Amino acid sequence: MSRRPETKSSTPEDTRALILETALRLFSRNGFFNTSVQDIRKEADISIGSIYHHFSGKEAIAKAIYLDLLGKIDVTMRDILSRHSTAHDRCREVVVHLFSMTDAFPEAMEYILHARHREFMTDGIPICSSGPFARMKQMVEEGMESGEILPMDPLVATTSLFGGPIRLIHLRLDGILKEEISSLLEPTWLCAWKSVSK
Amino acid sequence: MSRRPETKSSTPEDTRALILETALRLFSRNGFFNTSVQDIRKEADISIGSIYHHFSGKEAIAKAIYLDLLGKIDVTMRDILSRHSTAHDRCREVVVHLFSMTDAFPEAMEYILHARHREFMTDGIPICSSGPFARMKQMVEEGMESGEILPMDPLVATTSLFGGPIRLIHLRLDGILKEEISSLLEPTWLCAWKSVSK
DNA sequence: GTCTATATTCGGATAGAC
DNA sequence: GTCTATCCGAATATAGAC
Repeated sequence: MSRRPETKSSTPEDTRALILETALRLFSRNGFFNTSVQDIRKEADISIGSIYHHFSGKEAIAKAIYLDLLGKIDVTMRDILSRHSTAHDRCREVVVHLFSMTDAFPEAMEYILHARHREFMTDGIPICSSGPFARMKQMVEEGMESGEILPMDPLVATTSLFGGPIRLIHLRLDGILKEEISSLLEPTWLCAWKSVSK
Repeated sequence: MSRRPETKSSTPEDTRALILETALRLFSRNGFFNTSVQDIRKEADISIGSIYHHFSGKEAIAKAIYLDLLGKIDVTMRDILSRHSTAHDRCREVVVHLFSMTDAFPEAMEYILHARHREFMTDGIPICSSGPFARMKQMVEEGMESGEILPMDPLVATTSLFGGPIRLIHLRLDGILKEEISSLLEPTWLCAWKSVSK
């Protein structure tokens, strides 16, 4: 258990991870429907059989990626909730994280943001995006109770607060914004917070 | 020319319009890739041949819808620009229009918002979404010159101002917001404007 | 200019050897 | 658990009658 008997050059056991990484890259770059399982096979340099051994099909791969990424984000969200106490600090930290993730892993961000509209969620997973979304709303609602955020419809407050930053992320992913998005963090957050605070 | 010789019950000459309407409905409901030309044929109750007589293929239909809708929006935008003089009134009117369009023609709105991410724009039409987008930015920039809007990066101002409302539109189209979105116009606009004004 | 019938391509998925 | 070869359905697009 301590040492592997044969050191296969690159990826020994986690073919699964390789498949997910490769598929994410291709899905983000060319889209789910413009990516065939053969494309994944070629890019990852493995066989069709191997892919179908690990996943039941293309949709299953897409869903695995989605749940994977969503889980990671949710972990971060919970971490933020525990490390900060005010709505201001929490929400700001969320935006910081979303921005840095956009710069560091644009494909992942792109995938998450468009997953539900990319038509491959043919069944189940109802509003999964609501995981992180629900936490944002929760932060806002608590901020309203504490008086940091003006009283109003929570949905309006949440969209007003995070809508600007998210819109900017879209522009960055679409290539309209050329610079790293993190460089616009301060003014963007300033506007966002001003929109719902006193 | 004044009277048609034969009054064919429903759509006499504009099969084209029928195809576009039908395709928009299906594309919005089920997505571009989950809609076959056969589906359009059935739903519109016409023949495959007729469809291919009017359009070179499925992509061409999608593009025609896109350009059609974008053109209409741009007309409205220009109208707003001419009828109002302050950035406040212009931008507010844009949001009013986007909201009422969301309530009245959700499929059209959904289509426009996701067209570029639906993977069927395999060629050309670079950032067509920039038509309306550019006009919004223009309104904001003029508002900055006139002093209505605080000086800052124009992109940040534009996303801050319209990001909240657009986000809310997404929630409405996704079914998360149950009520008509127009009912939330006032508080949403209040927040949006506050985020960039003095 | 609308129709039916059909050709052709493509891609998801399976079978079974190793 | 990884591989190759292959099947089969689906969907785009065309041909040609009316």
